[in-house]
Amino acid sequence: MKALSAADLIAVDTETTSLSIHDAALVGFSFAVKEGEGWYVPVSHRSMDLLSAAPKQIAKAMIFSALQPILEDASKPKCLQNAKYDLQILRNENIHLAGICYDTMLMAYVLEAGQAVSMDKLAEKYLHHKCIAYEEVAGKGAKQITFDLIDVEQAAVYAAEDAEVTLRLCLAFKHALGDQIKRHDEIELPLSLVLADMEWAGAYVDSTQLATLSQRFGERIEALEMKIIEAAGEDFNIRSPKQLGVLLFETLGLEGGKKTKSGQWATGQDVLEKLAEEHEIPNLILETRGLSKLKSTYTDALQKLVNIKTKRVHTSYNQGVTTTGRLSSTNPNLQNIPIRSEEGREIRKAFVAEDGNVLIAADYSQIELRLMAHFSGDAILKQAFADGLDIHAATAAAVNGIDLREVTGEQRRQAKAVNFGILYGMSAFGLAKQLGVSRSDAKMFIEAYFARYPTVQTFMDETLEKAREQGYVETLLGHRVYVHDINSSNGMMKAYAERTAINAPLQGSAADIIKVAMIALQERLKAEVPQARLIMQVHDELIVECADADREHVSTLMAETMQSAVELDVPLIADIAFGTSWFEAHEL
DNA sequence: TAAGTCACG
DNA sequence: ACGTACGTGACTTAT
Repeated sequence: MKALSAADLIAVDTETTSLSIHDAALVGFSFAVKEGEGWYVPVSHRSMDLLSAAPKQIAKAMIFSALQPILEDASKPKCLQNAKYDLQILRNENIHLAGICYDTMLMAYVLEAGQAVSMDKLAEKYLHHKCIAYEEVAGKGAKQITFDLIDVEQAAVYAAEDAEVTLRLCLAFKHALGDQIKRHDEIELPLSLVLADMEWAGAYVDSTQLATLSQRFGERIEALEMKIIEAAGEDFNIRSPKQLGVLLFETLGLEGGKKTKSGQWATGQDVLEKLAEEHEIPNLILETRGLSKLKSTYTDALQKLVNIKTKRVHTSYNQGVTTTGRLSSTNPNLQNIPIRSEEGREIRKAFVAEDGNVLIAADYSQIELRLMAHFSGDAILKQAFADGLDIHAATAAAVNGIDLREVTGEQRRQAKAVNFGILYGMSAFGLAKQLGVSRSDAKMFIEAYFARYPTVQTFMDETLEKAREQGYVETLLGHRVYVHDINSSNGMMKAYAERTAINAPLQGSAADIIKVAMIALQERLKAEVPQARLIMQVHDELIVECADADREHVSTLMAETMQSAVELDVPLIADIAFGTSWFEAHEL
């Protein structure tokens, strides 16, 4: 206690029984305040042998009364690896961790997005230190034991090392980051606290609805499978791409087969769609695959992830994996819940607000194209956004040299594909494939586009030039995306790096903007509508659950914070919708 | 654990 | 001749 009180920076780590926050029990704390030393405080270790007593530990109440004042003291600076996790573990214990100043995972991410950010990887790379592997103390696979069953002596060495390594990493990164520490301090770390609240709150899910859908999908899959086997004339595993390829291209002898890298027959969607003219099986397979996907990945899996205590699904947002600065979501992935197909969209009906509440969804309108207008400074593009035009129709009008009112549906569709292509650093090949036109036609579209938007071309050229010089490109708020292969002698790799260099500043700046908006929104919600809860983020969309009565207030708050997150040369617009379910809270 | 497939922005 | 639009995560099969 004396050492902790006197320290000017405390590395903190917790040991628990589960990675899933609401199921995890605290097992022990570890601390480090200077290099080469670490402590472990066992809290709730048990004995492997049910009959023998638990190992000797200080009473939990005594530990808490000593540690809580320090952990909750905002003036005592702390560093952690992935603070978002420990924060929630401690919240479970009614300890409200304060004074979080550094998160080594986020520091590593700011330093170089895309590098592995696990503590052991960072220790190897930056400290040349090999950490004790979790498996070494807990075992692995089916025989793995929970941390509370690990022998205290052994646990102490493992846990104390974690805190000590965190401290050393923190010092190393502080030095390495220089000015870049700002992104950690002002964006990533504050955001991680918002994400912790979102994960903690979870999304309420109607399991009954999911069960009904599962059953419905299951029946249809069974019927389809029987039909397929009958049409094939022999039994085979419909879910095996390998067996399916052999059946289609060898047994049935269908034409137009392609092989994958590994020499297996390709049976992807595009292949099967082409094959549909030749035989009835491909379409049946596509339908089965679609339904199986919905059932196994969504309706079945989501039910299993509903927490028994909270009746909600608590995703985990990963803040350290993407190169562009986006978040990702796991267990479950709430960022890829179906919407494009009608039957898939049904799944969103299971994401509901609790009684007396409503879901409000706000999504940025065309944020990446707006960023393109901003970065390129293109006058026509900027004017189109300033006038609040339908941007795809406006592009169609400009490229075809016609009036906005004369644009046909087909022209708009093509212009939309070109607009997306622009964001992805398109090639004629990619656009042709997307539009189903010849490569030369695609090339003409692209040329027509750049003839009307020469500054977009200039912006792209300058971006590539910068990438070649610095080896990285940058987003609006300074997130760096390294493009190592930009000067590669391998044409393919170089082309890929070039597309990344074009896309990353746009995708990444959009990610910057929504991060700033989330931090601002959370602050205002806390102050003005404390019961309202931000519960999901899907790259350009935020979802809040609030009381019916607060609907108007929260909607306004969301629009205001999202639209004013940064100032661009074009208006930043968020569209708002609400409903009892996520399905309803979407403008259709 | 890798490959194939497919869900999202 | 090859392989080709950016970024993710989950599930299934096969090894």
